[in-house]
Amino acid sequence: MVSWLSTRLLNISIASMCKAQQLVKAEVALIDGIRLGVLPDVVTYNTLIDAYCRFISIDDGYSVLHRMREAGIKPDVISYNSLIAGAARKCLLSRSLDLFEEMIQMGIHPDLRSYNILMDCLFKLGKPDEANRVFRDIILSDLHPSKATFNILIDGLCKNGYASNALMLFRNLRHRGFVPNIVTYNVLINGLCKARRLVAASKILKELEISGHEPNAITYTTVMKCCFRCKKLERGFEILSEMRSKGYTFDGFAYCTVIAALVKTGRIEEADYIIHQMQRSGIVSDVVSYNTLINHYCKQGRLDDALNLLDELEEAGLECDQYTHTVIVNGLCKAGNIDGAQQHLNYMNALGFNNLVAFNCLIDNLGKAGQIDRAMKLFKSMEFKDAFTYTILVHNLCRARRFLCASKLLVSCLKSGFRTLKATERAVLGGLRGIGYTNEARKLRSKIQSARLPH
DNA sequence: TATTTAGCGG
Repeated sequence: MVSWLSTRLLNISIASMCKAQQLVKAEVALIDGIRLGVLPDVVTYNTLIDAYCRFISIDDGYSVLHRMREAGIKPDVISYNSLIAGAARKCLLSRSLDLFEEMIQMGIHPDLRSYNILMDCLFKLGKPDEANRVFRDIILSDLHPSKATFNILIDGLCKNGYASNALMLFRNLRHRGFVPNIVTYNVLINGLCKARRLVAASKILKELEISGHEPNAITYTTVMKCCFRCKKLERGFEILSEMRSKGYTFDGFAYCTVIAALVKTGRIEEADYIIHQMQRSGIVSDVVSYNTLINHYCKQGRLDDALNLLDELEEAGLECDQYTHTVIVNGLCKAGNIDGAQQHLNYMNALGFNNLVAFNCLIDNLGKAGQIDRAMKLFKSMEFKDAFTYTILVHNLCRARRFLCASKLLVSCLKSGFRTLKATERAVLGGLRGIGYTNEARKLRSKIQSARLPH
């Protein structure tokens, strides 16, 4: 009894150290405990596994699994769930799937949470069919799906392009007595907003309000972002002040959403004002907030300020991601340093960041700087292209009055299955006619029309 | 003791 009680006390103190990210202290407590005859149990080790996965790495979490086996304690479903969820959080999705397999091979039965995480991983990997199969298995087994199960399902459907199915599922579940929580509402509102189903989204928002739940900061940020995306700036700012008047504290998410919208629409002074507020509240602490600010400076051609922030980011122990590098490439272009931008693009590629936006940006700026042949060369070197890549290059070829080349590229864009803009087509057709190539213009027109027909 | 939601680039 006494020893059980002491182990329980040991676990409580280790849990609080882990929560405070004091893992060295937690390890010392573990050793002290053992020295005093207080033996750690499965809970002690599971707490450590979770903390290592959250704050250090999956490998460190996994080594705790070995340590517990050596100590004669068998890992259980919670040990594995912590590892699987930890890997998923760090976007190591195939590692999660491997760990799930390993758990089964060890003879440990997955529980509802294991299936929930597995389903989430499969959705995140863009495998909705497999995720749906996991859901079916949950239903067919004697596990009762929880709110989290349905939330993951609705979120996964939305993120895989099935927002309408998610909405149908939600309606269906409501009829069967399912009581959604705030996460359900937020997930669905976000999915519908992203699918541009604004009417449906506001209907769900209304339902949320009459359901007795209070919209939270996440709901507000989601709806605000949606307004900005749909160019309803003023409505977005109204939501912002409503959020403030209701006393919600602004976090990095809300600040970055607002700043990005202001920067995008060229409202520099307002952006500066909000940035000042954000910096004063001391929440510029992650890569995304740095990227938002670096972008703000790059857009204005204030490259020195941007590079200073880049130093600050690294001094804070953070690592640049593909967005940081893309913003820098864009900034170098905007400052007229095309060669520097090309060098930075090569550098980011060498680091393994193959960002299409950065390529598109450089192609556009090469074209605008009159270096259309370099732009073509860069285009040909690209492994992946999107509709923007083609559109940008076609417009720049028109600018250089190389209409025949632009026409050929427009056709290959259509052949690749990308949609083209009316303005792009007009630029090429008008250009061809302008230089007397009316026959070519006619041929291009009919190719565009046949590409529009359903196959 | 463990699972789900929101933010940045052309």
